[in-house]
Amino acid sequence: MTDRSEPQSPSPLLLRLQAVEGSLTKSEAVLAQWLTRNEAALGLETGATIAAKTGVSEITVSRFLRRLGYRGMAALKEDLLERGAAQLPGADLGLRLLDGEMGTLIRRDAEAVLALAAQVARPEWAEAVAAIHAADGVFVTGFQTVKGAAADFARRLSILRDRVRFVAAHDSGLAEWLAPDPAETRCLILIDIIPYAREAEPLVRLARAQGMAVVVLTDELNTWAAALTPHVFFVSSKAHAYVESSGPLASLLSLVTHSVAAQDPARAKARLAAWPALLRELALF
Amino acid sequence: MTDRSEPQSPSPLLLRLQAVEGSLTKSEAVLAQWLTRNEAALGLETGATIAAKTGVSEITVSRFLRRLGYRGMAALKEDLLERGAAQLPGADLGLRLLDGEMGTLIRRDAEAVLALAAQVARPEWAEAVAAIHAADGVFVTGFQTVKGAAADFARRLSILRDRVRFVAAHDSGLAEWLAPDPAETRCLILIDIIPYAREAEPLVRLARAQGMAVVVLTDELNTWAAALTPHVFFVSSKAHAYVESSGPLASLLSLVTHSVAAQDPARAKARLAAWPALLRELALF
DNA sequence: AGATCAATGTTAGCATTCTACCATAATCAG
DNA sequence: CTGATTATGGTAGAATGCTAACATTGATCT
Repeated sequence: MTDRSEPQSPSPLLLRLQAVEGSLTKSEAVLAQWLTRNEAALGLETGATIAAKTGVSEITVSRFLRRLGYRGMAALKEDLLERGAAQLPGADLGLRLLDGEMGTLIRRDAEAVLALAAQVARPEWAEAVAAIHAADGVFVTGFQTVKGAAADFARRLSILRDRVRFVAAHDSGLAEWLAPDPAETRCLILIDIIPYAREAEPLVRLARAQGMAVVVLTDELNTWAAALTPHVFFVSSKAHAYVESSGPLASLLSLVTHSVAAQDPARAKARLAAWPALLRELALF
Repeated sequence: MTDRSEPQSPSPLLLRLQAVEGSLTKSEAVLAQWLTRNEAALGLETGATIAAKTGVSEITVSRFLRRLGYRGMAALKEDLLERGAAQLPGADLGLRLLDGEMGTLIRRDAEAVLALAAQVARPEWAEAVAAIHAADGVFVTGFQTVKGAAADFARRLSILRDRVRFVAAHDSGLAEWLAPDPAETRCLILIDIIPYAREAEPLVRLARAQGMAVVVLTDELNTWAAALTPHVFFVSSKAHAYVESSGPLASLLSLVTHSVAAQDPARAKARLAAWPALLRELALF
């Protein structure tokens, strides 16, 4: 009763996935999991879109479907439809879950992310991105609870362009600041949210005194930065959790990364392609 | 109250059908009725199949969809899907701003954050939080582009409870693993997203072999973790930016922090109050 | 009836999906 | 390490979906 001679099939997707569960290749495992988790929303997917979302190639999707006994996406959808429900909409999944305290926190983070659109739309955004792009050297710094996020940001940015350094206050990186090459343009990206670090403001003053462009990524409550540089961007932070979420900030950082990369897409893509090779050389940690 | 002035479309299919109900031609009436009665099963239909089933020509279907405000079947299906999915609460905020490439990235991040609700609602979530809360010692590790986020997470968690350590693979922290005190319960929180680190899986195996509870925070495409521990939580990661955003992941981490803190609110608040003092002692960097 | 115009269909072309064929990369045995 | 085997991807072409431009039908009005 499996699917030997008959092209069509009495068994639903999940059963078929279980049947081959033991003998999956890497790509197939990715596909199997993705299909399992997104079964309800398969209606409007196509081989190509699944390939894009899972990171495998289109033909691998096609092959896997065949292995499951479907002659293609159409056959799969047909099977899903025939077996009762066939509901296109992801259904109730969303709103009911957003109740309660956790739901509130989640919604606040999501809203804060959406609010980033207003920051990106500001004219200063383009200026800041251009300044980062144009700088010969970029310094990134962050404090306390966002120090790690700043380090990650520096790491990502350095994938896409060279001469990006994460600096800590007592770090050797500072030496380079104090003896700047006047022929070089440099840029400081400072990330600081509440509770603010005392070092932040003097650091920005110093950088400005040396003629550096300074981009500050901070939260709404920051009042000192705007006086020192026009390139200040805000995330809203009123979560009222035990500790402030840094999710929206991380999203903002990712937008900066993306915008800078988009200034020179060709270079970004080339560097990105070379990155995995680079990684293997490192300790991976 | 939702969609008065906007020309493009916040409303689902049925609303649109009602809007044009009064002025339908013969073919359009047929189509409208068929669409109404088969709305649930539209997923696998195509312009041609609808045409065949209703007896009108393909182009008439196409035209009617246009009249309804959809640019084609794809747009219709997309609309149907989104209706079921969580509505973005603050979408009104930046509706106009959410256009373009950056707008797409922002929306994807926001959606990914909202989708976290499904993870938090899983029964495993409560188990994982309880395990973290109950453990005598908590180890946190993360790799590559989320190493910093993992470090921040460890830092935040250690504000709220003691004996939290961020460990790197080649770190001295590992020594403590290899000579465990059998009287202590320990817990590993591992954060890993694409591109996955090779160390991750062996690390989890090792921890499990030692009887540790293991919580894995990863993305949808991770296939190895679920086989090793029940406490695997996913963020969706299909941004297609130059580099994946880690914003939703950071939000997830913050939710973990919050949930763990909520296990013992009194202690969390007490430690939080003592924290600024503690900070002043540190180098702040 | 004949003119006029809206509604619908036909044809053709472009875009997209899916798959056949071959090339490359990863894996494993010895 | 080498070579065999398997998994995966790339390219190109057939099939299908969608729509623009033109043709036809059918309804309405005088």
